[in-house]
Order: sequence, then C-alpha cells, then structure tokens
Amino acid sequence: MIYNPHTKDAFDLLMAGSLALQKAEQNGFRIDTDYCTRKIHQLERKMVSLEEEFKETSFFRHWEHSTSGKVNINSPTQLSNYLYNIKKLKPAKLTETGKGSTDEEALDALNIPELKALAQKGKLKKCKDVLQGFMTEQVDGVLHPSYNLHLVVSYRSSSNSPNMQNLSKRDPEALKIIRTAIIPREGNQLMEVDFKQAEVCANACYNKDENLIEYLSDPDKDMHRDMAVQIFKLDEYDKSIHKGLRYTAKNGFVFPQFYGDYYKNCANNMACTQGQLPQGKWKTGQGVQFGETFLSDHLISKGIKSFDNFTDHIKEIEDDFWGNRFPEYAEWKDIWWKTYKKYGYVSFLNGFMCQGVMNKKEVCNYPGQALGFHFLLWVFIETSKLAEKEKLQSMLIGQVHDSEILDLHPDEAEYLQEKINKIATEDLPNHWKFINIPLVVEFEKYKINGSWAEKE
DNA sequence: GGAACTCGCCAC
DNA sequence: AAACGTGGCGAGTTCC
Repeated sequence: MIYNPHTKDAFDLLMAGSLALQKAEQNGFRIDTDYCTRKIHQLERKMVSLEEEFKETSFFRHWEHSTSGKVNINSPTQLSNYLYNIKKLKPAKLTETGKGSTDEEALDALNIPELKALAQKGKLKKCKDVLQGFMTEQVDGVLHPSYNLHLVVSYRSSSNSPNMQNLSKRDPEALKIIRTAIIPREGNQLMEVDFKQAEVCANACYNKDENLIEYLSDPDKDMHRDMAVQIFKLDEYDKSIHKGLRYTAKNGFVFPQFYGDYYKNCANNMACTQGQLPQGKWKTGQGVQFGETFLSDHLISKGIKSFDNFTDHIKEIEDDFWGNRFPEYAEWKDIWWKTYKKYGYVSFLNGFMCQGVMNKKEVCNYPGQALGFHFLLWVFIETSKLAEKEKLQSMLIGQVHDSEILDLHPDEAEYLQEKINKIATEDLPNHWKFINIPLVVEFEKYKINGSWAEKE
C-alpha cells in the first residue's frame, strides 16, 4: 500500500493537522490520580474474590485435575485446550487460525455457568489495565497521548500511549469506571463535538446516491428506523418500544452492509447474538422483549417462524437495499473498483490517493473513512487556530475520528459552540465544494468540575 | 531473553 | 465465489 497526499491542499491538511494535534497532545487530558489509585485497589479486591469463587467450582477442579502443568485461568490458549481437546466440547465458533474460540460469544454458547465469574473477572481486569495505563502515562496528572496521521492505511488517525480512541462507552459499568478518571481543569467542563454520520456523509459525496442524500438532508428521515421497520416487519415505529430494534438494524445490518458484509452474517447477528433467538425453529416466548412482546412471538405472527425463514427474509432485504434503496451507491462501488483495476490507484476528492494491492472492499471503504476523518481534521485545525487567535482559556485536548474533545471554560461555551458550528456546517462545505449534503455537528457537555462520565 | 505471533476486546 | 472496513493494547505463547 503506497499512499501520499498528491496535491498541495492535501499536504497542507496533514501539516496543519499534525501541528494542531501536537498542540492538543501538549494540552492533554487531566486525570484524577487519587481516584485511579483507589479504584485500582478496589478492582483488585473484587478480582481476587471472583477468582476464589471460580476456583471453588467443580469445573475448575476438573480442569486442574486433567492438566499436567499449572493451570493459568487467564490463558485463552489453556482454556481452549481444556474445553475443546480434553472435554471434547464442540466450539460454537473458530478463530482466524481455525482453533476453538474462547471469546464471550463462544463461551456463552457452551452454557457453563461456572465461567461467569471468570468472565466478570476479565471485564474488571480490562478496566483495571486501562486505569493502570493512565497512571503509567500521566505526567503531573495529565495524559499526553500521541495522535498519528501516518499509520492508518485508510487515512484515518490512530492514538497511543495511551490510546484515547477506544475508551469504553457502550457498557455503562465500564464507562463509569474508566471515564470517571478523566476530568477537566479546575472550573472547566469537558465537551465533545460530534459529526452526525460523518462517514455516511463522506460516502454520499462519492456515490452521490439520490436516496442516500435525501436521508442525510431531511432531518425527519431516518434510515436506521426505516430498516428496523422493514427487517422486523413493524406496523408502525414507536420510539419508546422499538429503540432497541432500531439499534439492532443499525449495527446488525446497515453498517455491516456498508462495510461489505452479507445477509447470512447479518441474519445470524441480528437474530441470535442481538435478538437472543436460537438457530432452528422458534417457539413462543423466545428472544429479547420489546414492550410486552417477545421477538419470537412477533416474528412468528408475521410469518417468520424459524432462523432459516429469517435468513431468507434478510436476503430479500439485502437485495432491496442495494437494488432499490441505494442503487447508485451500489453502482458507484462497481465503477470505483473498475477504475482501481484499470489504473492501479484511486484519487480521492480532497487531493489524496491510494495505490497498492487492495481488494474491492478495501478500495470502496477507504475513501469514506478518509473523508469522514478529514471533515473532523479540518474542523479540528480551525478550532485550534481560533483558540490561539482569540487567546481562549478553553483548549482542544483530543479527537476520536469524527469528534473533537475540549477542556472548556464555561464562560466560553456559548461562543465556542456557535463558532464551531459555523466552521463545521458553513466554512467546511464552503472549503470543499464537493460536499453535497448538509453537515451536522452535535455538542455534548459534561458537568463543570465533573468527569467524562457525568453528562450535564 | 526478546521478537513475533495469536487471541480477545475496546473504539469509530 | 466469498462473505465486515480501520486501529491499539495486554497477556499468553511460540520461535529463534
């Protein structure tokens, strides 16, 4: 993979970008070191008791008894060997190299209650490791992560020492443990500025799909909602009841499809992993509940009576998705792939290019990933310039692909929100004329003197 | 005794 | 025909 900015504009974006990021690295994230120390000890105590609980199970005693050396309960290799070679259990799934998997999903499928304490200990250990990482990296109570612009094939950024781009957010318990450690400067508050659907917007700039543009331009339209209605055959969408199904449609169908996944994986993920339904024929009272209804009862009432029925249904939806809903997007993928095969490289809208050996999915995914991040990088640079020019007390401290994080002085909140909104929604589309959809940013503020776990 | 690999899991 | 894109990191394990 060879890639380089091949216009001055692209070169300038990376130059200005690295300077703005350097400034943010220098500012850094303030952390509560006393909290980290306390929490690490507390987590260690909980881990010890969970480990003791696990070691009293007959499951563990049998594992120990049937192993020649010393058992390391933290070793996925040893666990895999015990479960699949010694006990001869059938793995629910295999790893990349063809061995029996011991990830959460695979272990859940085995239905061994004794493993629950072990899994819980693993989760706490991950949290502890993050907090310990913070303590290792902090200088006078401040984290100075590195943000890299030169490491990611798709032109996104990466972060390390510590990685501030993968802090827990989905799991509420892990979110609280980890993000309570991140605090603003005295009297300040943390604020995130997020692009709404950055990568989808970026893709629309390339494929110019009429219906996709319509979805992104009309605030009342919502593709994830529409897909939930279609996938689960809802008579009408009720936010208070069907929010979870919308989430499943978004993360189990729309995004995987955009990245190149296919109906079988999507069906399995949505029905089994997220919907909690079994592989075969469905019975009454199975699966996740929404409102008063079980998923199995609802789908059966709509004529989808088994996993195989559901898979056929998702196959039809996939055909409809690319054939009728976003046909120009599908066409763009083919043209884009042909262009790459003809010339051996592809040129991006904002002056970057990539060449080298790539498959179709890579070739079709990189432009959107790059541009989505470059929307943010452009805003980041302008925000940084603004803070310097106006000698603001607020400071940029980090970035997560489509969002920027500020350590905000409350007196400057209103001013900055107005300015950043203008930069993102007016100045940016003015700078890159190929932007063919309205860009939207959302602001999330956290409590004054409160941590990154306490929304305002 | 360290480099390289594998696995699992967090984010977008 | 096959089948999810981009990262970082820790721990365990294997290779040299």
